[in-house]
Amino acid sequence: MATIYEVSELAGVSLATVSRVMNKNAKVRDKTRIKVEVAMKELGYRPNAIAQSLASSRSNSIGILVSELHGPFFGQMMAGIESELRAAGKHVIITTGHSEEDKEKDGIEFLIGRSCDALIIHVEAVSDEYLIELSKGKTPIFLISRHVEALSENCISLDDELGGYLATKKLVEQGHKNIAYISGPQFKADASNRLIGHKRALAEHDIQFYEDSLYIGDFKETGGNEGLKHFIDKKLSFSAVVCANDEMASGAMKCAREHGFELPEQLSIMGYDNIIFTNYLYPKLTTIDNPINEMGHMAAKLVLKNVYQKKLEIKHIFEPSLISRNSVTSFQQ
Amino acid sequence: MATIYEVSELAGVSLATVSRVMNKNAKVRDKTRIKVEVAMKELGYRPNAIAQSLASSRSNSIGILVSELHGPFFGQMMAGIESELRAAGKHVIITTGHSEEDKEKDGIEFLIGRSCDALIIHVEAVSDEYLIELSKGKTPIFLISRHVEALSENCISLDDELGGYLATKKLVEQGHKNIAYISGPQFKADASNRLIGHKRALAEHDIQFYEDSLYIGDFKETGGNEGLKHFIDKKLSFSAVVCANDEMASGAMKCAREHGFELPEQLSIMGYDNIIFTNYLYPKLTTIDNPINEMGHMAAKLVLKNVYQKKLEIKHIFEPSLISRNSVTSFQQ
DNA sequence: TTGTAGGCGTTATCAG
DNA sequence: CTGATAACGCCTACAA
Repeated sequence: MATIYEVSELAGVSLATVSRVMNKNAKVRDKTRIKVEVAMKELGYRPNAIAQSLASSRSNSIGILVSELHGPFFGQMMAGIESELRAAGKHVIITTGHSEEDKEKDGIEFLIGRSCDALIIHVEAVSDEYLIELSKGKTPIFLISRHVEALSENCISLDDELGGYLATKKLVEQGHKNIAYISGPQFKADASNRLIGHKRALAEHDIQFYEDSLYIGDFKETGGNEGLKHFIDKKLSFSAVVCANDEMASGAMKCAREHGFELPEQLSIMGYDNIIFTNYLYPKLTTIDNPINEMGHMAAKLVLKNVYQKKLEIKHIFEPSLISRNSVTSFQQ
Repeated sequence: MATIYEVSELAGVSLATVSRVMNKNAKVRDKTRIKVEVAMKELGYRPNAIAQSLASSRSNSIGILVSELHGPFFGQMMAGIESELRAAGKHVIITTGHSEEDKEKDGIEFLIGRSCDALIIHVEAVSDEYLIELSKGKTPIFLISRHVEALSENCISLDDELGGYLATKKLVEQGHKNIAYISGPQFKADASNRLIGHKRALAEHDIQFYEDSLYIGDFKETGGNEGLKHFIDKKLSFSAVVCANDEMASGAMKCAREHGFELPEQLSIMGYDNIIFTNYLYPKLTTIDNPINEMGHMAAKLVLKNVYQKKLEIKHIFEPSLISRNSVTSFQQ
């Protein structure tokens, strides 16, 4: 690979000049610029990004940490971030945390070690304190889908309490009184906030919340499956179930059908996230829209604004909304 | 951030010694090693990966190029690659090509510019010749889900012709004779190979292939939707449709239901890929299993073997298999 | 086993 | 506007 040095020699100028034409900022006489550009073309020169980073201590790349690489939720999130950033000429370096504290920390350190200009992270296992400490470091950190009060300027999050509220409210308004709830792991903030919203909706309508109608799932299809099976085995009486995410809802739906439920007549099912395939389930899933793709875009804009001085409007908190489809119907005696 | 220089000073040894204890290869007396390790701990030292890369021209990171970040197919693929590589202490840098020639080339150059030790790429728009030329470069290139004869040692691919054959064979065996086919874009090798397999199965059973029963979709839900609608509008008579991937199958399924078809009694639908949510469709989708997650693992092993000298067994060509579920039934008059 | 010194490809600070 | 020259943080012969 040709180096800047060979280019300078061929063009008959100094290293510094070549560097200047690459970075377009400093003034260079047109005539010399052209000499250099011709030389670059002739040698098929491509700057070495690693060397640039080392010398300038900035990499034009931002690190992304997600829990998993698969799954529709993270897919949409990454896609949102990447397309926004790419349009701005930045690149992403993606790694995973698997919702485990050690791995999340490990991933963050890896990203910082690669001298990313900033990090956009989706972390679930790590504590608020750790994040606050981290934010004192040199690398700017931005959180997506998590709200930490002390860092609120660096967060893009969803009002999950509201989402949980809307989900259950809809069911109550349809006449349901016995509503089961399949939650996500409680250490995850989104899961616990959704549950809080659920309880608020119940309370507001004078419906008692029972621990027996709560199952803690894993946010995966299996969790929905097991949750519904749990309720059935316990002979719980319920006409509706809200699942804290769509994957669990699809698991619950499958389990319900296997147990002979007519859907939605004998059981209303509410999801959460509005991931792409909910529209292809049968019946189509009624769910809460989680605009994670837009949030990804916004997180990227936040980086562009704070790290690269672009002028952009930032919205820190997104509001979920109800998507009415066919998996919820009014309570039928 | 502390540098190797500060560590060496604190430990009272030279730069080189510190470097040695980091890289664990050269011999260092236990006593000195411990001095160094203590110093590193005290300073919270973390090596600067960028500087390491520049000096050693190797980065312990491999570049991954996928078409899209979202979508179940790429999710499974990335997850497979990443978990294998991470277990070996390597990291991935992911970027996208969006199935467009320019962007694919751009992504590849970005990755090479970041001095990745190797690339695992899923490219669709770029030509075989380009790839062959690319492989002469310094950075080892490995292809996933694409077979280029001249580069077969560097490919991990699926026998798509066989998959297409199996799909249609199943339908024929169930008594179907009028089989519509919704293909993917023909410039994509997997799409065209699947179609070839389809034709072979037909020919083998003396069934004529008609251009009218072929629709070229986009590999997305919309393509399936539009494809089925196209056939219906054209008043094509058919009892089964094979879709070249599951996303189109789900689109076709939705469209069919909207047009009043009883599934699967009035229309059998065959998918391809066996992506995760096919199991949650109703009826559950009969499809061809594409072991893309395993292929991701294998691609990673190929890198580990060829670039990092691990001893591993490599399987270059994977075979698809039929997954019988409920969306296909025997032909009913 | 340990230390010295040159180099990896750029950027950035000074002079000129 | 352009050219030396010193970083950037680490690796790696080569010496000792």
